Amino acid sequence: MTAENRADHRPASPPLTERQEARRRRILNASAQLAARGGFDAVQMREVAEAAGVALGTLYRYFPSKIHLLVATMQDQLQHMHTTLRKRPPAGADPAERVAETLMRAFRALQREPQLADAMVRALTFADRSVSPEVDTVSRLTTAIILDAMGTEHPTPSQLSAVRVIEHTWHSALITWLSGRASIAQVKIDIETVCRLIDLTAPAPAPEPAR
Amino acid sequence: MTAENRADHRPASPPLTERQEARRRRILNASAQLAARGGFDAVQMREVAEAAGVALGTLYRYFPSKIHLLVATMQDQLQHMHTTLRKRPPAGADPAERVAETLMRAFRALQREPQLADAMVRALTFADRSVSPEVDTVSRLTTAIILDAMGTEHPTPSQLSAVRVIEHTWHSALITWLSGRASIAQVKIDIETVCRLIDLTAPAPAPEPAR
DNA sequence: ATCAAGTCTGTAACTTGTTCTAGATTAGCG
DNA sequence: CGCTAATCTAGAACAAGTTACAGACTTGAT
Repeated sequence: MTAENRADHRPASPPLTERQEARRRRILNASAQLAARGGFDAVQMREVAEAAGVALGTLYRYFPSKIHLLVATMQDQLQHMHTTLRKRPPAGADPAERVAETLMRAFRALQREPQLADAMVRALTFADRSVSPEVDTVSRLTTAIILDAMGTEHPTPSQLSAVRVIEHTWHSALITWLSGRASIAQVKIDIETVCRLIDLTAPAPAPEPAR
Repeated sequence: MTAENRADHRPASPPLTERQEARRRRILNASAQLAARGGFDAVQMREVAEAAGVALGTLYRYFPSKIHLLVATMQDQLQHMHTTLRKRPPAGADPAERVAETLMRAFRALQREPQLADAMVRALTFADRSVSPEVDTVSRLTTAIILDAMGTEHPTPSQLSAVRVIEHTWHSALITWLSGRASIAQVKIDIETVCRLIDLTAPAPAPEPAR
């Protein structure tokens, strides 16, 4: 929320007219809708273009690849989620609990549209260097959500590392669940497990006799 | 190393003749070689087939998709690594150190062939349900490597969860490094951070007054 | 209102993963 | 050896992501 608005999610290079904004939105909606139906494979560029009412070439002008499109779709969804989560902040007593609660809430949201989750997460981890900026934006959004839940304004490097590890676990656990190799219960356990790292890296303010 | 040899890496359905074994090996070598050159994209099925001296249809009979092929390639490489690692076990005093050391050793090995690593890891995380058994085998191999480093014979559920989280972090950190979004130093820090979970889940044998 | 530059459309072509087919080869067996 | 089923080969064909291009439409500036 500070000055890092530069790469927020619109490169801002050309300001985009109203019609263009509308096209972009139609594309993202079409993408999300197709993804929600049949997952990654169902998001076919020709179909997205048709559903959004734009030509294939235009679709590619807005999103230079299917991966870019799906990562942008994820950005979009994450933004929704972030505002939704802010409305009812987690109630846990300590940061670890609150983060686990937040992530599980997000997880439940994803469970409602598993195919969409599949498409987005697969795209995210499959993205190569050419999508780095966009993936980074998603990562920053996720970090913001986690830090929000922690209630930490100025995280230490060690806390940031813990947050990164939590994100790693979050993505990877999601994938194992989506591909049917882990149960929901297992994901829950893993998230709770990794969240313990937060206590471990807390900057020992005053109470809590650790070791 | 016990009785779970059943799904080791050969489905054992038809025992495979010598020539077939040789074909399979040629294919895996070709795959690894092409991957080492140009990463995921350079592993093109027609090229693999040609390099291995088999027809395209045959390649598909052995590995039903590019993802299957690359995941099998990873199995293969992991097996090498496992035996290599066993020759010189990690020297650290406590389990967390040893695991971190082992993973960093593996990481350095991957750094020597970053393109190969890219191809294998991308395939692994992109794999869908149809590849679950193979991905699971890779996962079991990784677990075995980590448990070896821990020196833990009979892990508790809580320890297994920690190991899963470590694997999640390992894969995901690898991806962020491969796509240029994290430095080697950051990967190191994240691995060391997540390895602290091992101490946290140790079954408190006698010393260590926690809380 | 007019012109130039930039966008958008429709469509075809190209690439690479995947499938299919017809005809050779090979393996196992009597 | 000679037969049969399975396997392998070569090559065409198909699918979906991506690129290319000619012509129509918008936009912004004069």
